[in-house]
Amino acid sequence: MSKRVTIKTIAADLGISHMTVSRALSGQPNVQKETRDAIQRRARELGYVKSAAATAMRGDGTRIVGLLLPNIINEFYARFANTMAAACQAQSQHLIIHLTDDDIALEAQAIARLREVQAMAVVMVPAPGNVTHDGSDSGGMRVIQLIRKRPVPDGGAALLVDDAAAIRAAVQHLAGQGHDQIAYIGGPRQLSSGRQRLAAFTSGMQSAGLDPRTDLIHEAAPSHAMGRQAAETLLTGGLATAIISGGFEISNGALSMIMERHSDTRRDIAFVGYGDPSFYAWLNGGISTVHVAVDQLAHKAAELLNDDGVADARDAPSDHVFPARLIVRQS
Amino acid sequence: MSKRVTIKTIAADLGISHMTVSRALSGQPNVQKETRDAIQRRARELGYVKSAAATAMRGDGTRIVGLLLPNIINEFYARFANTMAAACQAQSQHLIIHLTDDDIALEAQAIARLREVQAMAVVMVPAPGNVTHDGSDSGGMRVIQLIRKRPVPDGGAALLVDDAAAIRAAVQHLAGQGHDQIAYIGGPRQLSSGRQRLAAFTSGMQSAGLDPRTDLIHEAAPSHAMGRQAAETLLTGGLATAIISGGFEISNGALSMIMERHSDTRRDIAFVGYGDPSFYAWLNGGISTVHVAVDQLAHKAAELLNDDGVADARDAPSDHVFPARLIVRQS
DNA sequence: GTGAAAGCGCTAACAG
DNA sequence: CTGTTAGCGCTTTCAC
Repeated sequence: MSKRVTIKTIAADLGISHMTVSRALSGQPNVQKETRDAIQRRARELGYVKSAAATAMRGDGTRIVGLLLPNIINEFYARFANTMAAACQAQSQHLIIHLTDDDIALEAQAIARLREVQAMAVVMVPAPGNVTHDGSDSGGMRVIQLIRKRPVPDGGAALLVDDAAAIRAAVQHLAGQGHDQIAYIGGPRQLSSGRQRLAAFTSGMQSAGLDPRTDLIHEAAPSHAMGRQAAETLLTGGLATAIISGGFEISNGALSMIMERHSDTRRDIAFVGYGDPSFYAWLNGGISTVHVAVDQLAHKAAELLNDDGVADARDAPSDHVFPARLIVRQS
Repeated sequence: MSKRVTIKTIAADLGISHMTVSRALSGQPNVQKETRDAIQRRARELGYVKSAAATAMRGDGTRIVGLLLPNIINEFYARFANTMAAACQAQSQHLIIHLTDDDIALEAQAIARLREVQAMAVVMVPAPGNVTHDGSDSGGMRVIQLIRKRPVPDGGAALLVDDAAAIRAAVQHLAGQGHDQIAYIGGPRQLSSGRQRLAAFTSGMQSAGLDPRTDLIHEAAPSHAMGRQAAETLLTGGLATAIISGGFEISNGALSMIMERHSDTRRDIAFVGYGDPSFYAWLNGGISTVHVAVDQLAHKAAELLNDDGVADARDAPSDHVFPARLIVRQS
């Protein structure tokens, strides 16, 4: 019922000016101790909360951070969101999550909405595709790109993963077990990550003295469905004896197909996943995988939100690269 | 650099009043067509975005929804958050996620912060424990409780799960396989959900002619760690031949212990999980589990945000109950 | 140590 | 059809 409690409500209640209330509540020294105490007590009693809207409108900025992810079900993204959410709370920031489904239109829409609320920063996994640089400008928000990197005009920081060594190690691992028909499923070359991972695979194959057969390479917009699809083709074709996946979604998609077909990753088809969801360790005695340090990434992202950014992000649009490593299990 | 683009910027730029700009941009009819077009074009060119802060301050409310979950890693919560995020975007709402870690203090803090930004509603899994009804009042925000229900003064809606039948069915299933030492791990009776699930287990045991041995019942604040711990005790004790879990976190925790010990859920210890993460189907040929319709819950939650709520939530603090069902697999 | 005025971006309510 | 005024909650600036 009763209207929102503001500093004026309290001021009127106490028969003083709202300015005194403002000063007392924002901890300025020049307020009589008695007055200050009375104000603080009354504020608590009345359940006063400072209006974030008013603060924002005065130009004092918000404590809102946007997070744009393809989805939040994939354990990698979920973990990233989880640690970031925790970190943001510790910094008394709000985390607004928008799902892009790797769609540039949805991404642009989310960014526009984030601009409306004057988010201080946006952490995002850029969607594949060319972005039309119209109104999708970041407009004052710091932008931190994650995993993939898209060239942007006002380019902020980027948190990237160097998985080349791990992917080459995966090829070595499989080659060492006698596999010579090794397939690869990954994102398109258009994506910075897709390009690099494919290059690592190819280079790994060559060092192992193997020929990266193009019919065993599946490359398309990364998604769970795409991973399933590619795995099905490979499984049905019967040409590949091993699969390496180059993407979080792709890995889960491919694996779901393998599991549904009751293929054993120890006998029927060797598999190296990407990302390390908790259950990989429990499937068929353990799925080998490229492990990415999610928490490190998330903490770095949260940390970058605090660096006032002028020094770092504006002057030198720095990239932060984290190494991935291969975890060898039974597959 | 350049300051934020406002209606006044555009007005000055076009040499007209900012009111005309406001009218044109908010689609009011009484604006000359030419003027309107010019305004809209210029607004787009300048990259104008309406200030959500100003709107909020005028008392027109926000489009912000808060979501309070213990965490977002557990696949159940992740899926819930995912569908809700998608639904909110479709309704052009912002979803702010705060993690409570099932801690009342963190919960209260999150609610306070949500009040600052004048969130229109909060969807929350209430943390266990008694809440001090001080300033933690919802203050204008609609509150929708999820899974568990805590009696509240201004009680809003609640989305609950009726899992009694499924849990009794789980007992039947295990009893039918000859198990008579069936253990149960669940939340405390203090929790509405903990109470009900335990009652269902006990009642199931009795209908099966079995004695619910208190030393096989583990009851404590639900968490991954608690599930692990309880499972370890049960496994080490060697008394139980089967475990039923009564909680999303607990289930994953218990299962992690079972898997790490390389116990086979077909031979060594039968297991019925709670919630149905995708990978349950793939472990040891399939883990039986109590399945909860996450998406239904999430959609209902999103739907409730739109009902102006006055009719529904205020007058009749309605509970919406969704049935759970047992999925029998190999465990 | 306290108060009054002004302005942040926007729209409802009145003039013209 | 278009412009002026006022006020949402808050703090900065300038009085007293």
